[in-house]
Amino acid sequence: MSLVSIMEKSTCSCENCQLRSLFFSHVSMDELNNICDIKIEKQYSKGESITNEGERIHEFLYMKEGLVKLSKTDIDGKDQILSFSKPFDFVSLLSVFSSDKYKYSVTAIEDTTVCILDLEVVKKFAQQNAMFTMDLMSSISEATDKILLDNLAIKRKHLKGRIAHVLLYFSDYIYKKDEFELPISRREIAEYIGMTTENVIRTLSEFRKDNIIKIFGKDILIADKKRLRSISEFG
Amino acid sequence: MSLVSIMEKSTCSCENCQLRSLFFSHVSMDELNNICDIKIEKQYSKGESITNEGERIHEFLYMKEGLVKLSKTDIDGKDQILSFSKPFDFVSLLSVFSSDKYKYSVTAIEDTTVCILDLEVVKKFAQQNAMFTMDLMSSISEATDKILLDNLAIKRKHLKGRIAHVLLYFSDYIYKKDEFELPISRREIAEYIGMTTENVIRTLSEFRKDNIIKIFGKDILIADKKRLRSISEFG
DNA sequence: ATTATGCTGTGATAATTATCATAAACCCCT
DNA sequence: AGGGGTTTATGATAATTATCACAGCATAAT
Repeated sequence: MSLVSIMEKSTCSCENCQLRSLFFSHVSMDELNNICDIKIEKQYSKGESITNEGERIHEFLYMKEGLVKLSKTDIDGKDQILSFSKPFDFVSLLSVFSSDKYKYSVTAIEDTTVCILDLEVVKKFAQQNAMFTMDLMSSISEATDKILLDNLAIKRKHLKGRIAHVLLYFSDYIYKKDEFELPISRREIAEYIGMTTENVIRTLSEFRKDNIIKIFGKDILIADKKRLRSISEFG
Repeated sequence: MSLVSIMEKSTCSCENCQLRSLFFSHVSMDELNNICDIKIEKQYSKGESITNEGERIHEFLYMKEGLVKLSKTDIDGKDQILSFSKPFDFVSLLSVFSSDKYKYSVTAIEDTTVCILDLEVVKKFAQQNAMFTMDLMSSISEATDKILLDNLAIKRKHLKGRIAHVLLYFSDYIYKKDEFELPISRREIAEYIGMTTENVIRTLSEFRKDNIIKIFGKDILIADKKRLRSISEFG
């Protein structure tokens, strides 16, 4: 490795980060460098826990890369999945400014890179830079709205429509491909749509028998998207 | 009416407003007076529409008094109720900073008083006063979190548990009494919990037959709260 | 007053979903 | 390579919820 590349690694590269536009667009270069100097980038492998419900919030974090799930465990130990998030759909921020404890757990469902800032530093910064705070608020608001709308959409559908919804979500929104590897188990789909694991499996099998999808374990190929969309809307 | 009381009416009274603490605690007296001078207080009768899904957002509004429902109409014209809000549980703010159009409708389900500020003025103000913006963000975040948590709680319950949940919500959280007038119809309960109107009615009748509640039209008396709580948790 | 409309209420039946049981396939661990 | 656990899978049956049908009642509109 050349000296140059070592130096590049040790200096901050935030100015080129695609996420800059999200809430750093009204932050000056100097300020950005200050933030950058204290940020830590952390990698999580698929399956690893990023934050845990109930834990104290010390950090402000945002996703740079990857895919995560937001979930909550009820008294019986059963999990409910609130949403999935990719970069630009925010994560940690939900309760960050209204609670001192995480109300949801965040878990990587694909290898994920997270940028970590000390929460107190961010808060102090936010108190001094209103434009930054407004951008942050817009992001939070948009992300939360997305979750609420998605939950409403799922709520008004039956089992088949919900499964179709989830498949289309990953196909259209996350992977932008008709063939993809499901990043979650059938049980997690169930936890997300509020139905039982057996019925998720059964419905997927049914879609397979009807030649709407092909299944190879976790690999899904959507063969008849038109039909799947119609099921998602009316089924 | 004496001259004094007329003057009191014509001058701003925001400094005594109980909502001041919400997001005006870091606003100076001078600034507050400026805001106060431009604010309009508006009354809505039970049933009146406050904002409509799809309409352009021109105003920043917050509830001073009353009770409202947040709802969304789907393609078939069927309504879904997202949440109910009283003062301190925010309302208009949800999409205000991330969209130029309302994503939900807000309707008074009890006589409601709303304070209205021009959105551009509030935005400009927010850009200059970071502490105000942070307080605002906390409020939005808290209110939205409440909605998400409530929706999750409902999602994991069956019909009876959901009805019990709604009754306890109004009894414990809104009216803080065991006897109250339901501010919404059976159909609206159904729209909120995602079940049919018939089943809502049937379940209420069942609760009545089991001496858990008494029903006089819209008036509900919770006779056995312990039992209702147990149904809400486990039923 | 009178129709119209919507809300409340109940029953019978159909559709949907959950539960329980069982088994093969897969992954992890040592 | 061989348990031990989890995931996927399928079937039978039970429980839950929706749909349809109908009726009384209240309220609003004309």
